[in-house]
Amino acid sequence: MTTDAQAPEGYDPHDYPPFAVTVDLCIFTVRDGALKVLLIERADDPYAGAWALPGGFVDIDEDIADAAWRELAEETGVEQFAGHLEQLGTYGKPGRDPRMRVVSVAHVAFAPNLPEPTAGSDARNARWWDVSDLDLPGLTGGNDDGDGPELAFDHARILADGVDRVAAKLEYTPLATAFVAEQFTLGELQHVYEAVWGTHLDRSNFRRWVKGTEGFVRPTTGTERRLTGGAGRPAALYTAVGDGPKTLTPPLMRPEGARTVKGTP
Amino acid sequence: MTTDAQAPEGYDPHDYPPFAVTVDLCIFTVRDGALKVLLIERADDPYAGAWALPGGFVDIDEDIADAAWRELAEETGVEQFAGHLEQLGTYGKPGRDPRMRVVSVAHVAFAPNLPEPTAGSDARNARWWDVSDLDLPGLTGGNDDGDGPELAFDHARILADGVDRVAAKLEYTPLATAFVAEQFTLGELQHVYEAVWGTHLDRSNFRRWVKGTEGFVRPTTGTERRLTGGAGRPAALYTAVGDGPKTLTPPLMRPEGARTVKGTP
DNA sequence: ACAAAAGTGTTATGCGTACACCCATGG
DNA sequence: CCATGGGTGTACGCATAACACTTTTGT
Repeated sequence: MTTDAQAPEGYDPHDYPPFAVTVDLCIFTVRDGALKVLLIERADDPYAGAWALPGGFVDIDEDIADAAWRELAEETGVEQFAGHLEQLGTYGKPGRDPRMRVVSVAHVAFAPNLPEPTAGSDARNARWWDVSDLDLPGLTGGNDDGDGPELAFDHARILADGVDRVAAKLEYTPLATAFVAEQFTLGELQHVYEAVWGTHLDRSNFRRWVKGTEGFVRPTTGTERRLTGGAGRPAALYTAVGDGPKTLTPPLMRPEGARTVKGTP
Repeated sequence: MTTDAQAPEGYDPHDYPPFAVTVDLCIFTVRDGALKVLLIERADDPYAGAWALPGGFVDIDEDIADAAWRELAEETGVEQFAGHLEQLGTYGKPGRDPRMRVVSVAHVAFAPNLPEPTAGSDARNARWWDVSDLDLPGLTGGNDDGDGPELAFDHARILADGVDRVAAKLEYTPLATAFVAEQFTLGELQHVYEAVWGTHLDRSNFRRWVKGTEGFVRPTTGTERRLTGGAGRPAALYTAVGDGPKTLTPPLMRPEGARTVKGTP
């Protein structure tokens, strides 16, 4: 076989190997000072009882990105999603699904603090998992001690890559703002970095970097309103610059000991 | 539809939308001080006469990565490929191929200086194109003046993403060594950076960075043997550290004016 | 002798790091 | 009045950028 460039004229599409194409989603959020991911408990075989990334089939006339957005809305129950969604990579080893040949286009989503899973449309169980409670291959900062839940298919591999992607993206993009509300304090933004990287950052230097980086945040007139009591001076509120640049210069280098990146594609 | 997790037990695979899955390759090399990409002239409709990325169908029982390596060997005529191959992203808009629903998993390959295209296995025309002679969307440093060749399908979009990927990877990985021979001079290595980024680097500072970065290059005893005459002191030869790290610390920041990265996934 | 490219050294600027200190609020 | 978190300032050290200089070869 050569290339699609060379397909003969009078062909039948089914002469070519038929694949099923799915989208799988790593939906991340930051809550309670930790990076969380939304997983779904499988009801049926294969991998019944195991936890899996939410996802589903792509329709034959549907764009892949549209399918990912559709699944995201279905799983989170939110129609106006305020976060960020991007493609992660494609996983298509033969045998990864024992039933048929499936190629999965994985995505990562950065979600602001969402309510408890708004359980998916059907009866499955769904919940946020602390990423550090999962057994992910080749990731420092996780606990490979083997008492995490079983993950279905190759979803441990996908999720490890997804965590890597999120950690890397915070360095040189303004996407940390996708994890917080429309109005946020610089302390909240710093907590995002610390939760995702599993490190501590110097408050003063973080503030200087954020405020000195063009196209990242813009101050608002408002100030923090604290619902539950708690001491401390109320913080000023900021907003993400809407049409900001896609990359930040300079990037914020994460300190040694942060969650490892094996090789960021 | 929900997720593959929920597929019923007694199903027929053909009940699910059948996609054709292909791999497309951006095979880059550095020659004559410029970044080049291997393109193939299409013989048949659609896009007959247009230039396209090499690629082909994935077999139903074949790993996607294996298919990419297979196509790479076929197109370059090299069986022992010394460079680097990685997945770029997946492009699957309905209608991108007018004949059927095709999902293409694009890859980028970093190739050392290869002979003239060793023309593909069949009668098609194939050649290296200077990247700056192509009309790629959203890329600074190219010449969007519209006198480049017509590119088939969405290959201009894919190629733009591929150029971005290559430029970004040089910053924080040792993969620049994939563009040169097994033994190389630091001057040759610097030429790779300058060709890909379209900038000039300070020789002294580049040398200090390369030699001071752990796990990048290792000196050999040999010294440069110049085939064709040419003045100048013969350079010492270096080798890539085989089991070096996947990421370099610190990265080499490219100067302002280098080929733009819109958002490196 | 000259050109060309490799190799070495020097200096100043700027930025990241670390840390100290003040402000505002709740209990 | 004390604890807590927000906000600001500053001194130090090192990495980088810019540039000058020496060495080794071919013509």
